[in-house]
Amino acid sequence: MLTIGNLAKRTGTKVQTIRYYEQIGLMPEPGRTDGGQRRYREAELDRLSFVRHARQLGFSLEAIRELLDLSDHPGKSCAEADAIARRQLRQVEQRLARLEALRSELTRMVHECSGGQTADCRVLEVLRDHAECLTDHDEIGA
Amino acid sequence: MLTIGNLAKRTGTKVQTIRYYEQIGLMPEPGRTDGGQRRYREAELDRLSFVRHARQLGFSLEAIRELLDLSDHPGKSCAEADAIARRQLRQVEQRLARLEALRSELTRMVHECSGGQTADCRVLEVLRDHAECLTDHDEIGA
DNA sequence: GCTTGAACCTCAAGCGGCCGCAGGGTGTAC
DNA sequence: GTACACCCTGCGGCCGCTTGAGGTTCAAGC
Repeated sequence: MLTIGNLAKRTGTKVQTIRYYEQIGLMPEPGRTDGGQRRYREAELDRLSFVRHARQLGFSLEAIRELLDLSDHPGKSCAEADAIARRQLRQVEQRLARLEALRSELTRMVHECSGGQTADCRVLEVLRDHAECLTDHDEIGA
Repeated sequence: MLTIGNLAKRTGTKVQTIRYYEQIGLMPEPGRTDGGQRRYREAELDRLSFVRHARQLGFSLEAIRELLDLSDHPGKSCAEADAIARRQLRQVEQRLARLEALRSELTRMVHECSGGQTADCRVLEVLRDHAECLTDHDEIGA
């Protein structure tokens, strides 16, 4: 029987985050001591590990909810889980492309800065110069 | 004299976002018509373009506030702006590294999925298998 | 058995960076 | 003069947590 603090340590999660997951129904309500403190078992450790791992892979909580649901129903087709992963992969690739563009622009800015006064700072100049804008008006991939 | 809607169009910003920037003091309070509608000039268009461009490069609003302040004082040393940009570059590089790791793991997951039932789905298996966790417990770079 | 102090509890609000809606007023073209 | 697109304020919502206040419980040491 794990306390919430131990569960937190073993999964690299904050205590509050675990309670948050319970609140939004991602983690089940655990057993309690007479005094009302939560106590967890291995099954819950596994579930939380699943969630954390998926979060690290960039899945949204909604996607994780779907994945957990699939995982809870082993008879279902794998296609859905696969689709979620593929969707996620596409997103990651888009973000990567975006970030690479950012890196090159930032690198250029930083390297061209001569270190004088702000009046001729290349960093500020690039930001000011509308013509050098990234071409589209997308949101940032961050 | 631009209406807020035109300013929005010319900078690829939502009207509400411009009002939000004004509210948090990133954009100055503009002039108003007798009826109370905002009217903008070129200077404000430039400032907003600067902000949007910096946002596209992933700078936080706080960083942008500093950059704007530097830009408003052309006599100051450029070093600070340079430092902000370098910080941003480091962050971008960290995210890139993180995302690249995610991509390879997701790619592996997707390639290994055999298309059967969820019981033998690699996607879910990888997420379940604690031993395959990314080594650290960092937050995701997203 | 008693005391300490770390860990737990609930509830609520806050963060960044906006977006969207309701319910109304304005500006301009015909 | 009227239609209708646009503007206004204010507030609540989004995600994925985090922080804080104010109080209770548990386990170890004496």
